[in-house]
Amino acid sequence: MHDIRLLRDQMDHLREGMRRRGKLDELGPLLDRAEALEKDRRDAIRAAEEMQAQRNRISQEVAQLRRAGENADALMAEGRTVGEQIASLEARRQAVEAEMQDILLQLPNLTLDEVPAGGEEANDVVRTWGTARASDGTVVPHWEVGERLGVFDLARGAKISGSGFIVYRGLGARLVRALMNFMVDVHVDEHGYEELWVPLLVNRATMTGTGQLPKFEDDMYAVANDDLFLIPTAEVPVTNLYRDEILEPGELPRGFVAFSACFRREAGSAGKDTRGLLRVHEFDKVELVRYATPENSRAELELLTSHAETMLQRLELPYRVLRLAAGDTGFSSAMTYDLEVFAPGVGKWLEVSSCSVFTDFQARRANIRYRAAAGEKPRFVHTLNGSALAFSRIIAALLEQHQMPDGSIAVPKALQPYLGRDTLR
RNA sequence: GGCGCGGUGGCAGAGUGGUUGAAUGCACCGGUCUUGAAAACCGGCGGACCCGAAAGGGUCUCGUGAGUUCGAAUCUCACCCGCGCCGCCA
Repeated sequence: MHDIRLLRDQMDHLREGMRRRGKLDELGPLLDRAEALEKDRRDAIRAAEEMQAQRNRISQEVAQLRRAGENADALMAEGRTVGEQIASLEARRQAVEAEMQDILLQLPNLTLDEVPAGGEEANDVVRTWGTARASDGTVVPHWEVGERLGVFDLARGAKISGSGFIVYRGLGARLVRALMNFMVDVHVDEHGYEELWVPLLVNRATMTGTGQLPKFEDDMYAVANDDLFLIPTAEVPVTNLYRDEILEPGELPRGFVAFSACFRREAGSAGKDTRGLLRVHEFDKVELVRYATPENSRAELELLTSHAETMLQRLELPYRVLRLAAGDTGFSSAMTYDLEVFAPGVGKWLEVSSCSVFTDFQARRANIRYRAAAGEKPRFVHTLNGSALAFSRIIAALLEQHQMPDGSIAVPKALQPYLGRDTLR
């Protein structure tokens, strides 16, 4: 959510931001409407507050008269009239603010200047690591080799829950545990993150704090009886950890790592990448979240991204880093790097991490602030998050990239202690 | 799920309709004193918003939302959260 003040003094900036995302045609009229509403809003506030001040004066005079034992009927009648006027001014103000809020919630974050304008075609590859195996038909897709090795059971997952729900079994189930322990250990022991284990069901306020609600309610699994939602990513509970709080001087930057299951309805996604592990309704993920100062948040994005990249290097999975163009950058993000690993069996680059800086866009919504020094005014923190990493696609990539000619899988060195062997066969 | 009690400023804790945004203590910030520190003393000390170049003025905020009233931290209703006991339970 943007600062309302931008509507007063930075309309050009807002308009330019929407244009770079390719959304000016869609959102330009909303900006115009919001600009007009902002004037109405302030007029309504001023009018209502003047009346409230008058009511307060009347009440005090009534109190004085009564204390002196005099009659205050005339003043009380005047107060009643003023009260009625206040009620109608307040109603007008609420209507204006509701419409304004509605518009503000629809405006995406402004991207940083270095983010190129345009859509997906304007993404750049900023670096690559390792040499991906050629997709020459010698590598069997992960769903075939995975079923053959018995590491997962897609049919039974579909039976007990539906398509897009995976049963991992045997070494596959152990691989999930191994990945979880490996990744969390590295982030805690080497990168200094605090480990969290968080609820998977969260309330409406939490979902609104990180921006999933109100716009994306249909993409969420919900528990209607209790008005709770299954999290689409641990970003949601973790970023909300300090919602409506003020951090004290010296507490920034802070980093949190959490393993969690992630639930995605993705109602419109049927038909694309439906086979295997590439697009599923429930998957596991290790998520990194950072709180930073505005001065450091840009540098923190590089740090966070490097932490995610470390995981891929240790898993010996060749990858590339994309800087997303404005139009491909998520709603709340100011700048995003995607990490993609190559899966030679399916011949695709798979997005396994998305590292973003949200500037103060999420913090304003979730009301997370900090004090730079004792006695100073609180300011909004900058939030960042990135996956490090998303399991199902990593498992797909491992099964393809490390596939041996005999169909067995070479386990990367870093994972061997966690898995207790060097080969899956 | 049932019954009971309770939610006030960073914390503790007064306050049951009228100059209460809120006593008091602690914490915190500035100062005096001191070689320095502590103690003591003096002063300051929540947040959001509106008007204003500023100085300053105003509004809202005592869990949340509605209501009663000229006036609500104080009264009414609903909801949320916490604590205690009982029931159920991995």
